[in-house]
Amino acid sequence: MADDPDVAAWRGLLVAHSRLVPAAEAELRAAGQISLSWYDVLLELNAAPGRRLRMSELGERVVLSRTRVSRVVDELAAAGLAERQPDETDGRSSFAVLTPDGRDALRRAWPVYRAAIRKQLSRLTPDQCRELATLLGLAAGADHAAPPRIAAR
Amino acid sequence: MADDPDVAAWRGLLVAHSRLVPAAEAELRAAGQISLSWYDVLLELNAAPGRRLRMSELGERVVLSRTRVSRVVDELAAAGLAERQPDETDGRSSFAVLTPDGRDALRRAWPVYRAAIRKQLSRLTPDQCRELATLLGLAAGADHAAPPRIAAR
DNA sequence: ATACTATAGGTGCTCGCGCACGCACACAAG
DNA sequence: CTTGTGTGCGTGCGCGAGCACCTATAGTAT
Repeated sequence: MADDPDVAAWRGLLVAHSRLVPAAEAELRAAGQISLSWYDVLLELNAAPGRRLRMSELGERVVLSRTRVSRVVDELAAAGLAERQPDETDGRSSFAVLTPDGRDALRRAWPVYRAAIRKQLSRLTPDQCRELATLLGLAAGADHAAPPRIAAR
Repeated sequence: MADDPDVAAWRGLLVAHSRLVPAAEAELRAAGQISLSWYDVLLELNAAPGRRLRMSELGERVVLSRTRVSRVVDELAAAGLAERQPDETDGRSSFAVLTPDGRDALRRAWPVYRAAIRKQLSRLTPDQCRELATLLGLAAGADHAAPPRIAAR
């Protein structure tokens, strides 16, 4: 009843996520580093041209909802790791910009995060990781890319 | 900086989970079926001998925390899909038992859930699903099996 | 210029979730 | 029988997450 390939893969996804992600999160916390959500946002900002991104762009790239992004940026701003910058050409829009402190935090967190990832995936060889990444990327692929709210448009 | 196999697999896991799982959940909801949490619990109960399980056993098998299990069973009981049964040989312990209505709900939800899973994983061939299941199972494997609270024992 | 629609973003509220704690009971030792 | 320790569960509380709603501005047609 429940051992079709799809179902097995599905349960694997659920179980792996529920075990690995909290474990990694706990390691970051234990090391006194920033949370995964913060990290994700800072990372995208750092990778963006000018180290800044509009809120909506940020929301699309990060694993968080737009709502959550707005609040995380608030928190980051309060912590001095990012700041809001109004878009002068579009009054509705505003940017989140990475501050130097934000880059520092990112740099400090990276080795810890990296180590946590390695540890969580230590049962897999690099080749298996590559394979896994490919399959997951494929599964989450293109047309799923942005059905954020409604199925049809 | 971020294209090591581990990291790619990690981000794949995060992204795939954040896209696929809410989508499936939404499909269940749209079809007027029970939630994923409820489904998981009912499924384990159904598979258990006597269609009943101690709360702690349930907590280990399901993707939910023990705390959450306790509350989900409350909800299921309120909905008539399960009931609590005191363990007569151990006054501390109690069972959650599947009711006939619970089995019905499970049977009704299964085709929908199944279809949702298929749809979410439709970009993968059966072989790829098998491969994915293997890798995820391996990654979440044995020694991660139960570090629920404390690392060392 | 005016009015209408679409889009970017923020916020109140609710709900899901788990930790920390407390209670009841089992079990072992004296 | 009494006392101490470990274990199974339930629950108060706080936190994170998202939906619905609202405001402000841009873009467009008349």
